[in-house]
Amino acid sequence: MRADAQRNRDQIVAAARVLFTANGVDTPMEEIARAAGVGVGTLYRRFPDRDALVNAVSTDMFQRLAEAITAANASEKSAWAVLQRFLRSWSEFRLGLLQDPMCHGIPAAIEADPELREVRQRWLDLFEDVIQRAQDDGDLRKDVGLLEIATFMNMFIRDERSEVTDRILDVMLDGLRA
Amino acid sequence: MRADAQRNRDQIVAAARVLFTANGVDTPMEEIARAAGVGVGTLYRRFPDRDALVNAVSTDMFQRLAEAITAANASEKSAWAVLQRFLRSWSEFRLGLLQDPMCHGIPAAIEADPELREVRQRWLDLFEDVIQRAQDDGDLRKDVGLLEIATFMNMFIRDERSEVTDRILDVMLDGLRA
Amino acid sequence: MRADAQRNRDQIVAAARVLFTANGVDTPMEEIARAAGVGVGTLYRRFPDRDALVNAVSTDMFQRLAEAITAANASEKSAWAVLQRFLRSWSEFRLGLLQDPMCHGIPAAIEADPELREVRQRWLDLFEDVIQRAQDDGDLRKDVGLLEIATFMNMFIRDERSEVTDRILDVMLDGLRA
Amino acid sequence: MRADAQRNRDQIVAAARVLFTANGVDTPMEEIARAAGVGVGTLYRRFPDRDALVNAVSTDMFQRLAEAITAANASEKSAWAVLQRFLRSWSEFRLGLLQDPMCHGIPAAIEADPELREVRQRWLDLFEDVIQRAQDDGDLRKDVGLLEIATFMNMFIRDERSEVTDRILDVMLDGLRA
DNA sequence: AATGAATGAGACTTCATTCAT
DNA sequence: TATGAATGAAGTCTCATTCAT
Repeated sequence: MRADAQRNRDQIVAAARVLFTANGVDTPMEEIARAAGVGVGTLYRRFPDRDALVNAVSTDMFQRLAEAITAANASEKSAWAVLQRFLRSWSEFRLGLLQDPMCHGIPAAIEADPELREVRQRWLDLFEDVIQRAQDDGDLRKDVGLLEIATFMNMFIRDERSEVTDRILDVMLDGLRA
Repeated sequence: MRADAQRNRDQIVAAARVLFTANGVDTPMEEIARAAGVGVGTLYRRFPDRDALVNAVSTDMFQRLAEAITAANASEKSAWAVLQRFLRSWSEFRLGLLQDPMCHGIPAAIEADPELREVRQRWLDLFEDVIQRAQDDGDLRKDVGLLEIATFMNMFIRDERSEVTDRILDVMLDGLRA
Repeated sequence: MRADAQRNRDQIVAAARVLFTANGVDTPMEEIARAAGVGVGTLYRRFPDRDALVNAVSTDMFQRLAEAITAANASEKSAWAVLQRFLRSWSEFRLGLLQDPMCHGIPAAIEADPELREVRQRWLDLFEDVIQRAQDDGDLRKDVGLLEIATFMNMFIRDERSEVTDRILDVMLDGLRA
Repeated sequence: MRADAQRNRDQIVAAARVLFTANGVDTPMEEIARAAGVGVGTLYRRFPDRDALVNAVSTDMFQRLAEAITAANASEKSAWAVLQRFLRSWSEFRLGLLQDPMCHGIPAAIEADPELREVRQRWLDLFEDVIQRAQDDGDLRKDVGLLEIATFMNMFIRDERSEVTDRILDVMLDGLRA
């Protein structure tokens, strides 16, 4: 891919990530294009329809989440500390998982996009591992799992970040403690 | 207001509540009218624009929430038990507070609609009272307040109800415990 | 249907018939709406998409063709005379059969629209009957049938009418003579 | 012109001829470029706009038609036999004369393109000559001329070739007989 | 007062054409 | 020179809102 095309692609995904998180996946394509500094046509050349763009943003997000866990694994000792740090990173990133692609079954969109599927799976594996270890250590309550935590984060992330939401995350972490 | 007009109004609000909660506040007006068994014209006669309808649904919801607290107050002994029951009722009602009308400041829409303002205030007073009492009893942690709890419920309510979401509410309640 | 709605519907179909015949079935919907003196929205309320409009125009055309045969049957003695008169009427009406709906198999669109299907069948029956009789009388050559004649008329009709096209029809009629 | 440039040009015209005949002159330029194995840029370097490409394809077609007459002249004895053979060749070539460039007056496009004009004129002369001779021989009816025959072929050619269309051509030839 | 028809602005998408690489 | 990326105008369709019946 040509250098300028790649740069445009990146700008489009970045703009879409911000706008999708802020205003929902229904944000007008024209607005996304404008925010990315390109014409609509360019956007559509790269992403044939809205779903393709949503998938690209999701892929990007899963990648960032996987990186966040990896980073936390490297710097924290206990699994519980990793989990805490990861969830706080997640909160800071405002990485809303569009259309709940991981919580409520596996939609066709994910099946159809191998790259999305793979990066999502990599993140799930890392996440599952942390949860398992934290439960084995007796730090994380045993009646919750990836599904509960991810679902919570997903609803949580949709609100603007504020002191209030930070406190909610604290409460949730206390509740999760075994 | 004539009896049939009142019946129409009620049906419209009921239909809107269901559809707003299920499909978001962007649900086409025509669809709401159809679900209510009336023509669009009738809907617009009653509610000059979408905001007016949203306000009416919000008013209805605040009323139900106030009733839920009142009922819990009547049947539970401790404030903490009232709070628990109330939050579970809220979860059962799926009463999403559209457009966060109560959590993030006081939007102009609420100011402009005296009835909405009043019923919202009545509910806030009841809620604040329960929280205060639960904290006085030493049952509810002191670093959270109405804002945190309502914000959480509001994000929480947007997801379909399921075993997973029920468990999330449990975790949150444990986290809230002093 | 309300009187004004019916009038609009008729105007839309009439405008579409003219424009489809002149400029093809790709004529912009907006242009059709303008020619009919209505807004695009009205057009789309009546006909959910282009195909629906094409079907309506086709239905209208088949109806007119059936009437033309019926009229010719009433005023002419021999089947051959009926055929001649019918083909000349067809030429005068400029009733292009959009998308060849009757010549090349039976497209799904026709199957899916009972009214279109029925009116088309009625016309086919009348037409087949004339052809059969003309052949029995020894006036029409036996190596052609409805398919050939309709296919010819269909390609023929797409051109503007002129002295040249009139002469072409004469030649074809001579060629059809047994 | 460099050899590879010439090869590109030829491939583009060939691809356009096929696609124009199959899908109409509205075929997307990108599709034509792809079929020709070049980029759109190359296509536009050779042909500044769609009209230029249409003209080039038309030129190519007139050339082929002229060759077809010349070949028929060489192998058939009577002018009528030449005419028959030529019309059947035309039918086999599927050489639709795009945009009726020769039948309905002389559009500006032809005037503006000397090469197109010349090759078209050469073909017209050959064609006119055959017609004249066939009429002189008493084989071709005298109330038709080049205009009628070309117009017919032009409408005829737009349909897919099939047994049905072959039969239509037979009928027309019989009709043309004096 | 109720209905549903009409309007037109705006969102989505395609593609002819231009232009940077 | 060849490529294919970018642009934006134009067409399709939807829906909030108004208004005739």
